[in-house]
This record gives sequence, C-alpha cells and structure tokens, in this order.
Amino acid sequence: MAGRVMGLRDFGKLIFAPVRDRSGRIQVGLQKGKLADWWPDRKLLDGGDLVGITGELGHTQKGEPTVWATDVQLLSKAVAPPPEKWHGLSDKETRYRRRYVDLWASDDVLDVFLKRSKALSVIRHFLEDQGYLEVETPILHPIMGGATAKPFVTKHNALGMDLFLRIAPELYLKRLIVGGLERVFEIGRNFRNEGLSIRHNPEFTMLELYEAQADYRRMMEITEQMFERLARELNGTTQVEFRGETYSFEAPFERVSYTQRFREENGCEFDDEPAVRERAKELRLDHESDEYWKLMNDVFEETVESTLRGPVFVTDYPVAICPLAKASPDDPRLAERFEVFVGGMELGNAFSELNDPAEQLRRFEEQVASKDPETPGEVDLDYVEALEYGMPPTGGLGVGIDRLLMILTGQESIRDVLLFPAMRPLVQAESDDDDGGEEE
RNA sequence: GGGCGCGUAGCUCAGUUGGCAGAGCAACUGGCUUUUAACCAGUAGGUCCCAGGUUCGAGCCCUGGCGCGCUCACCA
Repeated sequence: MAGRVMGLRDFGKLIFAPVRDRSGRIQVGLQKGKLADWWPDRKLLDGGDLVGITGELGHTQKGEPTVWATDVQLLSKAVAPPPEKWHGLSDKETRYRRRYVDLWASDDVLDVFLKRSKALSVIRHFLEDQGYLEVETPILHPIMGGATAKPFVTKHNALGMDLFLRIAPELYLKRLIVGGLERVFEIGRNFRNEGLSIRHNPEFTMLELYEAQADYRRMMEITEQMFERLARELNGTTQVEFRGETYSFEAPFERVSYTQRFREENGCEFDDEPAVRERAKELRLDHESDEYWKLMNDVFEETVESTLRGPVFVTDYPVAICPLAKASPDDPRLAERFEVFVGGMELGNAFSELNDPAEQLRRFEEQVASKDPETPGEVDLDYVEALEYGMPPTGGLGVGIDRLLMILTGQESIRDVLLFPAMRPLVQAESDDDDGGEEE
C-alpha cells in the first residue's frame, strides 16, 4: 500500500503510524524486529511523508486493524510540515488557498468533492438514459447572450476582436435544437464579472439542457426526477439537511404562482405600475432611475422569495422579464417559465423556449435598447436567423450545479463546494512593463 | 465598491492598564514493543500582515495600505 503518514507514535522499538490514501486510513505498525534494514533510518520519517508499505494485515492487542510492515519505502518527502493534528486546518483562507492540504487534513472536505464528482456522474447517466446527448459549445463568444450579467472580456489577436467569456451557453444549445439534435445538454463553466459572495463565484458550473417537443412542464418533471435521484444516490435519502432545516427532495415539488404570490404579499397586480412603484417606495427599494420591470422583480424578491423554503417551482413569470421564453397562451402577459428554489436560493430556471424569430428579434431589440450603458449589448442576429429555419417547440432548463451541491452536501458557502474558489492572489503581479531589469 | 470583524511560531491559539514574545501540536535530541490527539525529559523555532505616527517605551493606541471572513449592492 502507499499513502501519507498522518502521525507517528513512537515507542522505541515499535512505532504506530496511521497512513491514509483516498480510500481511508489504516494503522501501520513498524517493529524493529521486522524491519532490520529500515530501522536505522526511522528518525527520518515525519508526519506528512508519502510512504510505500509492504506487510501483513493483523491486529494489535486492542483489536485495531494494523498492517505490520515488513518493508518501508519513502516515496516522497514532505518538506513542509503538516497542519496541527487535532484541529487540522481551520482558517478558511488557508483552507481555500491550500486545498491540496485541506483535502487530506480535514476529513469532511474530501467527502464533499467525492459527492460533487458523483453528482456529475449521476446527472450524466440520468440524462443519457433519457436519450440526451452531451455537447460542448463555445466558451469564447463574439456576442453576449442568454443572460444578463457583466462579462469578462478578452481579445483575439489574430482576428483583432474582443471576445466575451460566456455568461450562458443557452443560445448555442438552442441552435443545436434547430440542428435536429432534439435532446442536448452541456455541463460547463459560465463566467460572470460580478461580485463574490457566499453563493457567487466568478466562474461557476451550469447544467443546461434542451428537449424538442417539450415545454416547461416537462422541465419540471426532469428537475424533480433529477433532484430526487441526486439526493438518493448521494445521501441515501430524499431528506436533505441544509442550514438547520430539512428539505424533502421527493417529487412532486410544490408549485406557486409568481403573480398570485405577488398579489398576496403586496396587495396589487404585478403590472399595476403606479401601485407597484408605491409599494417599492414603502419597501425602500425605489430608485427613480430604475426600469419598471426590474423594480417589480425587486419587489417580488423582497416580499416573496424570502418566504420560499422549497423545493418549490415558482411559475407564471411576467413575460417582460423573460426575453427568451414563450408567452403563455392563456395570458399573454405571462411566460411559460419557472424557477426552482431551495433554502432561499435559486437553483434552476426553465422555460418553454421562444421559437418565433420575429418575436425573438423584437424582444432582443427591446432588451438592447433598455440595457445598462456600461454593458455592451448587441442583438444576436445569427441566433434569430437560426430560428428562421424553424426551431421545434422546446423546453429548456438551467441548473446551478454549485448551489445544488451546497444544498446536497450541507455546505454554507459556494467556496466549500469549489476545489479552488476565486481568491485574490497573495502577491500582486508586477505590472507588465518589461523594462528589462529582471534577473533569472 | 460600502459597512462590520479578523491578521501573533509551520498549524491551533493566548497575550492583563502601553512595560522582557507565550502555550499546545508539528520539528529536532534522548528514553520507552501495543498506542489511538500515546507518554516522559530536553532543544530550537518570531518582519507580532505592511508603512507611517503618538510615546521614555507599541503585539496592544492613532492614520493609511494589503489580505481574508461576514454582510449590503450588482448577479445566478
């Protein structure tokens, strides 16, 4: 066996050392009588060293399973000392910066990332079982689209143009639906140039899936089935503990109406602009410059979202805040869209995809016209052209994998489910002036 | 970006009213053949985050900066 020495208990002619590898820990017993060749070097062995052990599995007098070593090889020396053996690493900064230590020094950390890996595998199997095809679409986008967020901008030298790291893969995936692939999904990183928080990281993992001949109701089924299966396969139960509360991931999930809940909490219709603006003032959300629909949604988030425990589907979104969603045939003010919430966090967003090219063009133009002047905005005419070739009725779903993992593993911060969360570098990089004074 | 808090040995942390820089673990030396955070004796280990200031004297007080955490805003 090979592993890392986690400690040494030296009795003179006998040493006990717990050794860990990715499968766990086992005690190794090093005896002078069985290790004549190695024994003189025993003082060179330190906690943290990587060793190869040959020996026989047995027990100590107290019954502890122990590998009685007949050969010891130092595979790699740990020059840096391991963290304190009882407390491990507790400083969050050190843990995030030195995840390579955290992973073996803190017992529960590895478990989170094993579950993360398992979750991705479960999702892939679940979707492949339903005939979905995993695809990869561009990360470098010439035009921002599919969401509203500030992008990271980069530059392509040969083409002499700016490119944006994608904020969402949505528009490319739907082109594939036009292309006849019918059921596609992508699991990948999105990049948003916004603030960091306990539930925001500048790069985060998103699952997006699209299914032809489906709508947002079908996306609800998929969400329920996938969430339930994830809970069962990761935790062995559909009861999920998060921040001291228990959530049942057993289908079906609760459904609430955006507009109905809006009315209940605020005493006015979502599209009654004077009344909603008045309400916003009461809630101290009012900024004169705010565009109405943004303000309306702020009121919703303030008054309704905090009441949502979940898992719950919020449906009947105003179409005005859903530029890529099909309007409801029953009420043209509403969109066939839902968001799924658990523990106060939005985990997913889905709709019946808008597939009318003229309508899509009109909504894009509206969006660009009203957009924040700081963020570059441009109509994705190529996407509209794709729709002109005919996109079948399609349901689409996006799930924030990191947040879902937070819930499923009971972690407080998105950083605790990211192996290497975004951190400011410890030493500021020198500005690239290349004034030649460097020595090698 | 705003507010609050934190920053002392490799790690986990004390540090009194402003008066010699401390403990445990880890490391090193010695002892011990059944421990489970082993134990016993000893040694070594410091840019008290950085830069200024106040003071006879600063880890401690003041100002500025850096980093991190929480939170608010933007966002998912």
